[in-house]
Amino acid sequence: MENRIKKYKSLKIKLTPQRLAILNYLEGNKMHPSVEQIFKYVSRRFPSMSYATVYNVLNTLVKHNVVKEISIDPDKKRFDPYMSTHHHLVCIKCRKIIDLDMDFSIGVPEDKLAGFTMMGNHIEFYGVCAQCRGKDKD
Amino acid sequence: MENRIKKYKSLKIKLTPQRLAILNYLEGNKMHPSVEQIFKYVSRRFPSMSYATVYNVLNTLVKHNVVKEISIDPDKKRFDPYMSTHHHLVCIKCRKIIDLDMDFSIGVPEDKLAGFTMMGNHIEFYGVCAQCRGKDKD
DNA sequence: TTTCCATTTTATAAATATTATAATCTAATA
DNA sequence: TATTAGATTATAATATTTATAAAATGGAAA
Repeated sequence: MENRIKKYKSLKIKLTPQRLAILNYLEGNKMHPSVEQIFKYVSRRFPSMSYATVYNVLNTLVKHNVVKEISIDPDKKRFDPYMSTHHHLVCIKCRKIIDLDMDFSIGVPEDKLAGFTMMGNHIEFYGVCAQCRGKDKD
Repeated sequence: MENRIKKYKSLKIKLTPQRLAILNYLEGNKMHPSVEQIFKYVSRRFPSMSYATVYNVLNTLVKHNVVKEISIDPDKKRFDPYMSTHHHLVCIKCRKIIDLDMDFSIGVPEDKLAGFTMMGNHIEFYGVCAQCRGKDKD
């Protein structure tokens, strides 16, 4: 069996061609693509692909902890196949999202938590990326 | 002139009744309300209020730094009138957003930034709120 | 005060994003 | 091979947001 398929055998879901194509597109993808981007790419190989399938597959993958849905873009959902703990640098000019591969353990004093059980954190750092900085020197 | 109005005089925008009603609803509001919630509340007093007006007013207020748009809810935009630096505790059960009034200065090593100019950060802490914890003891 | 006009509100349509439904198809297995 | 559970598809429906243009109005200026 192909490596590309074997890799996902541990998932307890049917490995349909559509799902494999989406998994393949997401594998190692650092673009935090939207549903539209995923649809446009994958439908080149699968002209019959519908948006519903992309939504279905993504929801399934989120449920099985293969990708994360991220809520940084206020206009649409974006997806991230990189499941290790990491954070994001968000450019306020071009809206690009860059992975920051670090793990911060941030202590919050009990009295600030008001009974909230802390399970993790995600930091959105905002600023200007190198490319945008280069463009508009003033 | 009423206090409620005088307070916003420094804003260089027309203080229409609709805008004052929205400002008034948002003042001190810790609910991080959605457009729908704002519309439903304010249209009780202003039955002629339209969604377009709520969107217009909110966009104006964001532009004038009176409220912040927050992208935590993946389904819709939410608005926060609390403009001081703070972070959020997000309940993964009920999706409630609780303010965390702290200021973390988080150092990121130069080599991880790749030319990104850091301007600030926002931390989303996720976990389970006191109420939800109380409900489903297992 | 009254007039005037830029701005705002409103109704409405349109665009975009997402979910729901049901028919069809596919693949595993009995 | 027949059965069937699950997946895909076309399509409709819903939800969110933006765009447009006409009507209304706040507030400066006469």
